[in-house]
Amino acid sequence: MGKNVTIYDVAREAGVSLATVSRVINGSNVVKPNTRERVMEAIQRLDFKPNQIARGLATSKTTTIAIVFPQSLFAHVKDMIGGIGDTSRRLDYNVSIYTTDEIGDGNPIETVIEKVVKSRADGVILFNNEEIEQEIQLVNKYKIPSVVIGSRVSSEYMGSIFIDAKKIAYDIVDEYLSKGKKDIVFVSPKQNLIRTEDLILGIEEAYQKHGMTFDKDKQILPTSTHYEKSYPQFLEYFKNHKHDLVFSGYDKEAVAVVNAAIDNGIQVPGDMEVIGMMDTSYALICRPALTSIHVPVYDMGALAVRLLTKILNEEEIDAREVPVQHLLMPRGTTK
Amino acid sequence: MGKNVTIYDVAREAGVSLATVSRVINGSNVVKPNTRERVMEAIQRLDFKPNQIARGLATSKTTTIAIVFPQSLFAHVKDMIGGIGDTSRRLDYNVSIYTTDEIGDGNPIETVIEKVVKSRADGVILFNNEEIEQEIQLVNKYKIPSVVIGSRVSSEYMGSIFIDAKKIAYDIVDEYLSKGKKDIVFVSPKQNLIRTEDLILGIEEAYQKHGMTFDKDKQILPTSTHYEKSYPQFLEYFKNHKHDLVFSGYDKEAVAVVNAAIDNGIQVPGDMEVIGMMDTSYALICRPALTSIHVPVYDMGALAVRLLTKILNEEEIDAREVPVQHLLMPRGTTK
DNA sequence: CTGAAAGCGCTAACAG
DNA sequence: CTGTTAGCGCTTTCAG
Repeated sequence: MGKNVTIYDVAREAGVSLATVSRVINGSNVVKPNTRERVMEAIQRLDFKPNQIARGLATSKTTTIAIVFPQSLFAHVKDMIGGIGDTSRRLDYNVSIYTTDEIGDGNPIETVIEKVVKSRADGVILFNNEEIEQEIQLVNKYKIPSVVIGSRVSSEYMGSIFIDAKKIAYDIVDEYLSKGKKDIVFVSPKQNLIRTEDLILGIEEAYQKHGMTFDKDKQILPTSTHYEKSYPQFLEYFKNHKHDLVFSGYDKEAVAVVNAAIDNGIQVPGDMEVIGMMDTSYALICRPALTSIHVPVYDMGALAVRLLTKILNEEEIDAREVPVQHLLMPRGTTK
Repeated sequence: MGKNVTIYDVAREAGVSLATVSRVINGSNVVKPNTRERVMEAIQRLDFKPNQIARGLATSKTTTIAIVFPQSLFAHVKDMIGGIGDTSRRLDYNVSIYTTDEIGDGNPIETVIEKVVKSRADGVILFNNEEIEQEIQLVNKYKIPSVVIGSRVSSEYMGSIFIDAKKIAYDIVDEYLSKGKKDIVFVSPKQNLIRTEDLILGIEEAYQKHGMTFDKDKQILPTSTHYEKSYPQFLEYFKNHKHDLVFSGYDKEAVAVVNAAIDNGIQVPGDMEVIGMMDTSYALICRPALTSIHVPVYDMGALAVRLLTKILNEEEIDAREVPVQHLLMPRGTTK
C-alpha cells in the first residue's frame, strides 16, 4: 500500500549505491563497518523492509515451502504444523498451505500442484493419503524438492519421514495372538496419515506366523472419520458383535468403538479390548482412557522441514528415508 | 529447478511477442482468436507455468493472504482453515501461515508481522488472542488490509468476523439465574478465540439484572488448555466443590470438568450441569455428551477471506464488522 | 489487434 | 571495500 520504500531510497539516504545496501541487508562481511552503520541507520529511519518478491525474482528462490494435503487429513496434519511452523520459522522459511479435495471440479490435485509450481515454492511437504501416488508423481514430474510424511519413499529430490506401521500392527497382533486372543478386528478410517495397507500387512503377517489367516472381508471395519457417523455405525454393530481386540487406525474412531460397545453393555476392557492410534486428546478424554500408539507428530513435522531444507541446500544427507519411533501408551481400554 | 520455461519461450514458439502471450494468459479479450489459439498451443506444448513471483513484482500484488496466530490457538484455528482454504482457493488466493509464540526470542509478534510485510502478502487474517491488540496495531501501522476473527473491530483497512460472546454468556446465565440456580462458575482457558472479557461481561450483566453480583475471584476458574493439566486440577477441585452450573470457554476444558466431577461422585447433569463452547468433537465424545454452544467456524473462515478480498479489491462493503450466529446444542450435561 | 520498451525491487558478477 | 550494470520473468503504457 502506498509507496513502499525501496533499496534505492535507502541508498540515497545513506549516500551509497544500492549494491552496498544489498550487501548489508544480506549480511555480506565485506562492507566497511562505518558504511554499514550509515546504511543500517538509513534502514531504521526509513523503516525499510526488503521486498521478498523482488529478491525472489532475482535469486530464483522464494524461501517458502508449500505443504499440501486433503482437507480431510487436517486432523492429522494439524499436530504437525506446530513442528513445521517452529522449524521453518527458525530456518527462516515461509510456509504456504495448499489443500486438495472438498472443492471438486476437474482434477483438483493436479490443479493444486500446478499452483505450487506457479508459486515457485522452493520445496513441498506431502502427507500420506489416498491420492499420495499421484501427488508424488506430479511433484517428481516438476522436479520439486519434497519430503513426504507418513510413507516410505525417496528419489533424487524426495525424502520421507515415516513410522513403521507394519511393525506396529504386527507387534500388537502378535502379542494378542500369543495370548490366544484371535478374534481381532481392524477399524479403518478412510483418510489416514498412516498407511492402512501397511497396518494390514503387519496384521496379516502376525496371523500367518501363528498359522492362521486374517480375513480381510470380515475383520476389517471401514468407517467414517466423523464421529456423528462412526458412533451410530458401531452402536448398531456391537449389538451382535464382540471381539477380543479392536485395533483402530485412529483414536477418534477407537473412542466411537469404546462408547458404542459400552452402550451395548460390553465391558471394556473386560469383555473387549480397544487400541487406538496417534495418542491424541481423544484418547485421554475417553472413559476409560484409551490405550493408544503414540506417534511423535510434532517431531515428524520438524524433521520434515529439516530434511527438506537439507535437500534444498544440497547439504550432506545421511538418510533420505527417516524412520521415527512410536510408543504404546497403555491405558484403560486394555488389560 | 532446471531452466524454467518463460514467457519468452512461449512467444518464440508461437511466433508472437511476449506482450501477446501476457495478454492471453491474463485473459485479455483483445487478442485475435487465431493468435490466441496459437499461443495456447505453445503454452501447452511447453508446459508453461507463469511465474507468480515475476508477476507479483510487476503488479505489486502477490495474491496471497497471510494468516497469523499463536501456536496455542491452533485448536481453534484449525476448524476455520477449512473455510479459509476452500474460499481462498475458489478466489484464487494462496494462503501462508505465520505462527507466533512458542519460540521466544526478541519480540516474536513484531518479528512475525515484519515477515508478512516483507512477504508483501496482499492481506492478513488475525485471530483473537491475548496479543491481539499489538497485532492489530502493527498491522494498521503497515496499513496491511486485514480482517480479525473473534473480536469486533474495524478501521480503514480492517474488518472483522465475530460472535456476540457477551450475549451468549448473558443468555445462558440469565436463564439459570431465573430458575434460581445462582451458583454458577466460569471456566476460563488461557488462550481463546472467543473474547473471555466479553463472556465475563455478559455473565456480570446477567447477575446484575437479577440484583446479584458475580464474584470474579471465586467464580472464575482459570485453567490450562492441556487436558493432562486441567483434568487433575478439576479432580482436586471437585473433591469439595459443586455448582449449579459450570460454563466453560471451550469444550475440552468442559469435558475435563465433566470427567473430574463424575470421578468425584458428582452426578452430571443431576447434581451439576455443564456447558461448553465451540461444539467440537470433544463434546460428542464426552459421556454424557456435552451441551455446547455451536459456533460456525468454517463459515467464519470463509467469511473472513471473502471480506478480506472485498477490502483488497475495494468492492462495495455493507458491513466491515460482520456478526455470526451461534446456537446452543442441548445434550446430556444439562437438564 | 500486436509489438517495443520501460519498469517492478532486488541480486550478482565485474570493474575499479 | 564500493559502484556500475545486467538481468530475474512478467505487466503495462504507448505507438502503430
